[in-house]
Amino acid sequence: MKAFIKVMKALSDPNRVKIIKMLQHKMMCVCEMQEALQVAQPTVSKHLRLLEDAGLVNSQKDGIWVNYHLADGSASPYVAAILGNLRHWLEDDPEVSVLVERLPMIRREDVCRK
Amino acid sequence: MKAFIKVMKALSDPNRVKIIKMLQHKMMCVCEMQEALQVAQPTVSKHLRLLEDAGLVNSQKDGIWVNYHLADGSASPYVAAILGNLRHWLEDDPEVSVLVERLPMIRREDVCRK
DNA sequence: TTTACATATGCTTATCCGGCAATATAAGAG
DNA sequence: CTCTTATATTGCCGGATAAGCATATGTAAA
Repeated sequence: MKAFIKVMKALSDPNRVKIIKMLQHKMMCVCEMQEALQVAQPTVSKHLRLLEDAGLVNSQKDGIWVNYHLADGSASPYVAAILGNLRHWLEDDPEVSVLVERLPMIRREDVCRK
Repeated sequence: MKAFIKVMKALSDPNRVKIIKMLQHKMMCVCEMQEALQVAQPTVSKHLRLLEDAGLVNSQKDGIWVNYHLADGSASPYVAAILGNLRHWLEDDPEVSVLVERLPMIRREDVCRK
């Protein structure tokens, strides 16, 4: 029950859902998401911690950066099913569409290291 | 997006999830759920309102009572998918098991109209 | 109409959550 | 080592949310 609630809570926030939708297209570091979502860096980190605790995303350190990507869902049946559904859900949501269209323009070399 | 978030929020509370799991077995009125969950009546009503707003349950007035039952999910793809998954999810959760086992003992004629 | 009961609504209080600023940690560059 | 940058953590604030309680609404029976 606790694990299920955790997943539901993690997906109860628009910005966290947007993170999932973005990660469907490419793995991203924190500062890229910060640029995409237009929120402060600690806010992004906090959201990512929740998503990771719920088992929805994984992180991998690469030098200075931390790359976040979608979890494979092997740890939890809830995660596997929901992530599967989210592949096609919200594809035509206006906010998500705009976000995804902008994704190619957000390149790590331009956004970070200012 | 808003509709999706609503469903996730509705399922972010253990008692609300328990209500869904109970309604998989039979339709119930508020006082039956109150007895099953051991919480105050207004609390149950409020939870049900949230679930109904999210499209997860429907209500049908029958004299004094209001019968709640699971929605068919035709209104929302999220609801249909999640309710489908919840049919087999949490089946072996301890809290849910105890609750479901007690369900046959909770009869409207005994619980209400005291 | 009164009474009793099932349910809904309002209100108050307490807790939780999302946001930002400041700080801490970690890793590369010089 | 020092400086810079990316990320994490902490603390705080305002708004949302939940439980508890009282009360209102609606319906049936006396």
